[in-house]
Amino acid sequence: MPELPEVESVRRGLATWLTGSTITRARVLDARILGTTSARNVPAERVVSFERALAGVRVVSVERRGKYMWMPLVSGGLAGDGEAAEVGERALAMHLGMSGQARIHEADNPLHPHTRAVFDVAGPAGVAQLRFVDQRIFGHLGVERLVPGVAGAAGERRLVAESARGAGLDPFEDGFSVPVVARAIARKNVAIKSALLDQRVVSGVGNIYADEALFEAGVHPATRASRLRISRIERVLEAASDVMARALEVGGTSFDALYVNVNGESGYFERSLQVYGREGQPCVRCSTPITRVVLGGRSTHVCVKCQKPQRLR
DNA sequence: CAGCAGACCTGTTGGC
DNA sequence: TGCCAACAGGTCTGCT
Repeated sequence: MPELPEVESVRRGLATWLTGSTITRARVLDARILGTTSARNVPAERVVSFERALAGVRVVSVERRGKYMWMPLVSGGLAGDGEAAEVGERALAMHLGMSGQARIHEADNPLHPHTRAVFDVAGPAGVAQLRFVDQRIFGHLGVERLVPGVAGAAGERRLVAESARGAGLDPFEDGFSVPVVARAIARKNVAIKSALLDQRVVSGVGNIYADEALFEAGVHPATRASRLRISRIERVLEAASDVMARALEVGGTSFDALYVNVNGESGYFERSLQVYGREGQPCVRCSTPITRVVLGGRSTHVCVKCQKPQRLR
């Protein structure tokens, strides 16, 4: 569900509430949230060690690369810190998947039935509760080591949570280079849309913003990346960056209550979408009805007049 | 290694 | 009203 603008909206909210705060207690209500979509069997010891690892730690910051978030941790100064050697080497990792929400509540608020984990936090602003709510459980939580991520354009590597190790830089990061990424995409023998969705190449772009970027750049989603001119791919990347920046300004895209920020508020970018979810409606440029096709197993929205198969290399 | 299909979940919506 | 199929913003694994 959430793509870069939505995750960044959540990250900002979490940063406001959690930076410098101490997690006084962590509780896992559904162990599957600690697994992955393909490794659902989470042993009870993992739940115990997750909860134990977080009790009493302090949140240093809230970081993000693409759709991956993580919070570097330090020992919160509780007694008996025999694990001082690990201070600063671990983070609470959080991925929202398709339906994950991070919500800040007062502790006595009723729990939503899809709440999978609850964190009591205490900070300068008082006490509150961070709740991870996830209807479909495609999201993920974990205490992970911090490791060097992929190298940016200048070769520098930021420390990232282990699950984000393979994610490429996102378009909002320092060091993201449109020409470098465009050349990487040009080497791929897949539909340009599939390349945009490959988080190893550029992270943060999901199904909505891929369709929007390709419309804005006038490129048909099924065009093989390897056959497009580099300048065309660069234009697609710039469009992706632009559309995601505009979406972030209005809090992201919400179709329903499944995407909300930490305060439960929806974003307003849905009204600005030009093709996504507009099957059968007139193209904003030429009035041709928008068509929906399936590409790489994902719904894909295209104006066949504005997005002709491209002039090729 | 690259590319693709399928699996992982729960809920909503639309057609008959 | 009921039932069933299709669909949903993502990622991981295992197979060619």
